[in-house]
Parts: sequence; C-alpha cells; structure tokens
Amino acid sequence: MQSFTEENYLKIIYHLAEKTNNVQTNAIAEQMQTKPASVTDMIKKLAEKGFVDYIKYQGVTLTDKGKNAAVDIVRKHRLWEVFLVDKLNFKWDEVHDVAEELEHIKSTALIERLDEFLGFPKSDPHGDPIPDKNGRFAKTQFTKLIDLKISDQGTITGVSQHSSAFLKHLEKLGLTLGKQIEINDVTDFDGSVEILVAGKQINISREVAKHILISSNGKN
Amino acid sequence: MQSFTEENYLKIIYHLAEKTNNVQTNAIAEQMQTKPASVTDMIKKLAEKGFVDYIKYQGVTLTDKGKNAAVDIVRKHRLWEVFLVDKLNFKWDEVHDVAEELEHIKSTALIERLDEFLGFPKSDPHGDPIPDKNGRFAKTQFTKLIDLKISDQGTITGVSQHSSAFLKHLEKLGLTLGKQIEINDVTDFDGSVEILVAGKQINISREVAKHILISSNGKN
DNA sequence: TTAAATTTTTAGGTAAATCTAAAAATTATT
DNA sequence: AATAATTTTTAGATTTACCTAAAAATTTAA
Ligand SMILES: [Mn+2]
Ligand SMILES: [Mn+2]
Ligand SMILES: [Mn+2]
Ligand SMILES: [Mn+2]
Repeated sequence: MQSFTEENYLKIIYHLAEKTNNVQTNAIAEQMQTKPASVTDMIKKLAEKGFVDYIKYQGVTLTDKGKNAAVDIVRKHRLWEVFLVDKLNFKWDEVHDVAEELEHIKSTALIERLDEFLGFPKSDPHGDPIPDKNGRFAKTQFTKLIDLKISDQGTITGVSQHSSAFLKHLEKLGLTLGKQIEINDVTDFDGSVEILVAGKQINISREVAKHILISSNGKN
Repeated sequence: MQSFTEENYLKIIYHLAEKTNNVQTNAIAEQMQTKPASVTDMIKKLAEKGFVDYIKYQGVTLTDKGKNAAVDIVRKHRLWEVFLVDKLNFKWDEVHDVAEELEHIKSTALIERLDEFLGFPKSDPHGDPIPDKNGRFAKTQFTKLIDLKISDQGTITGVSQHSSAFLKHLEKLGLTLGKQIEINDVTDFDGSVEILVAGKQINISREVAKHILISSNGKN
C-alpha cells in the first residue's frame, strides 16, 4: 500500500514515461511542483519498494509493479471524471482537480462497482482511454489537428491539454469530443488553422490546434 | 482549511460531545486509536486555530467554528454512505470504511451535486440524520429497544453501533431499518428480549437490544 | 578536449503527527 | 485529609515529506 504522495509520484512518472523512456529528476520535480532534491529522496524510496528501477544520474523507469500501480491510479482518476460529468453534471473543465483527490481512495470494491455503475466506459471526458480492472486498454492512435493537411477530415476524439482555460476555450468554439471537422486553410501569416465545424468556419491558433486530437476518417 | 487528521479529530470530538459536554483526552485517544500524549498535542493546535475551547486538564468543547467544521464532515460521510448503498449496491455494513476516506474530499460543488443526485436524502443507511448544506438537521428522538416494555410496538429507525459484525448480525435476524417490531417478552435469566418481527418470533441479546433504535408508534 | 552549463545528488534542517517515559494535576478511596 | 489511582501533560525522539545550499556528475559548447 502506497501513500498519497507515492501514488502521485508514480502517476507522474508513468505519464512522463509515455514520452521518454528514462524519466529525469527535473521533469518529475516540475510536474510534482517540488524541488529536484525532494524527488531524489522519493525516487530512492520508490526504488527500495520496487516500484522503479533507478540508476544514479540516469533517471528512473517504472518496474512492472510500478506500472501496475500507476495504471490503477489512472484508471481511478478517469472513472471518477466520468462519474462527475455523467452523473453529477460537471463540465469537462471542472473535473480534474476533484478527480486528483478521488483517485487516492483505496477500495477495490468501490472502483469496480463504480465502473459497473457507469456502464464500463472506455474513455474519460477528455477522450483518454480508461484501463480495465486488469490494467488493459487500447492505446488509441491519434493525429494532432495541427498535423492535418488542407481538406483533411476527422473527428475530435481527445485533447492533450487538460487545463480549465483551454477546455473552456474549446467549449466556446464548439470544439467538443465527437465533433466532425475539416481543414479549410492554413494561414501563412501566423500558422493559424481555418476549420469547418458544424457548418461554421472558424479560425484557431496553432497553439490550440496542437492540443486537439483527431481520429482521421477521410481523404488523407 | 483543515488537514485530514484535524478533520478526524473534530469529527470524533463532535460525536463524543453528544454524550458528555466536556470531552476528555483519553476518550479522544481511544477513538483516534492513538496515545493521550498525541491528543494533547493536537488539542493545543485545534485550540490555537479556534476549533475548540480548551482548559488544561479540563478537556475540550467545540467552538461554533469547530462544530460547523465537524457537522460538515458528518454530512459528507453520510451522503457518501447513501451513495454507496443506493447507487453502488453496497450493503449497510460495507460502507463505513470507504466513507471514512471519502468524507475528506474537499469540494463544496461535489458534495452539493452529490446531495442533489441522491435526491437530498434525510438519513443515511444506518438511520442517522444528514445535515443540510447549512448544517441543519432534525435531532430525532429515538428510544432504545432495550428500554421498551412488553407489548410495546415500534419501527426500527436506527442503530447506535456501526460495526460490520453487528450490522451483519442484524441483517441475518431480519432486523433492518423500517421493520415493525413488537416486544413479546423479556427473559428473566439473561435479560434477552423476545420480539415479533415480520410475523416471526425471535430472541435477541441485551447487547443487541441496546443498540437498536426504535421510533415508537403504538401503545406506550 | 577543456570549459561552461545543466542536471542530479548529498548534507543538513524544518514542520506535522506520531511515539515512550516520566512528571504533574486531578479525582477517588480509605 | 492523606494516600492511591487515574488522567493529563511535558520532554525528548522518530518518521515522512519537504526545503536550501553546496558538491558532484553529466552533458553541451567552444
Ligand atoms: Mn484529469
Ligand atoms: Mn481526463
Ligand atoms: Mn459511518
Ligand atoms: Mn452511517
């Protein structure tokens, strides 16, 4: 059984490992909003407990045990987010912080019954996949909207940024999960993208386009 | 904002204060499963923060601020218990420990929406009243089953013991909330009570009868 | 391939919540 | 009222998760 803090470290290491194999001390510190020295302390502890493999100065990688623990927390986080949106009418930009707390509740029975109550959802309100109780989930292959070419079409199926500000902005633009879009033009001046969504033509910045994930379903 | 630990102290002091006005250090220590010396430390802290009035060697009483904080935690605890039983099909003997964790989640929006989702329940699975968002609730007046006389009738509306062992035992005997009972006899030998419930005559020990709460609705 | 910049670790300390052992105050009993 | 028993507090440590400052290792750049 891990502490609240250890769980947060494991989850953050897990997410960072999606990008780079060896996760650096500084990267963890930044995510945990703490100092590198504190991270080193915790890393040693996690290594001792068998959650990570650690070589001094070389960063960490999760062991199987560590990966399982991390995926379990991710599963809880995302299931609670579904609960908040589907059952309690939270908006997709309001759920993250509460889920950060709820994910640490320790009860296998609770999370399995919650999963059932929600109808075994496959993805959370931000389009992220929800691991099943064995930790398995489909690693969906998304394209970033920014990488599409003119006249490409697709469906919005995820976002790679979960800040409330970003999500509220998307909401206002009508760019929510499931929406069909088509690329009309890319502005020379600032690289902003003209897209067609729900019959309307709108312009979104490069920064926004970078964080919208599309499942392509048309002429490539 | 109080810590997890402070919240537990406040809740326990609140419950102990339902019996005696001045709550003793040792009583708190027993409930918190900790040592009296630790309790003294925490009491000082709570007094400094204005949650309790404290006179050395005289025990503590909650201030209004402390009472409000405690009632808020009780409200959360009981609402989560309702959620677990009504929505996730937990049994009434399975909910307490999980609710002990859930009660510390800090989000006013969450608890208000949960309350609404549950239909603003007035009592929890053990018959305990749920404070509204202003901390108000009816202090229901119960009689202990043990205090009833032969031929008295009533409805089971609560229990004053929440251990899983006790609740499972009641379940097996068919003594659940809402059940009508009538006192048939009190055994001279061991003080055990013969009661009529759902057409059947059963015998319950004094110990069990002490912890069943009845709202009388018949010949007194 | 040195020197500079960056990253990471060590050393030494703090604050919160706990503990044990012993001292002090209160309450109960003779 | 004196003594015994109980309750409560103090003193001094421990553990966890932090911190700052400085040293050490690694990486990058000249
Ligand atoms: Mn989230
Ligand atoms: Mn999410
Ligand atoms: Mn309970
Ligand atoms: Mn209850």
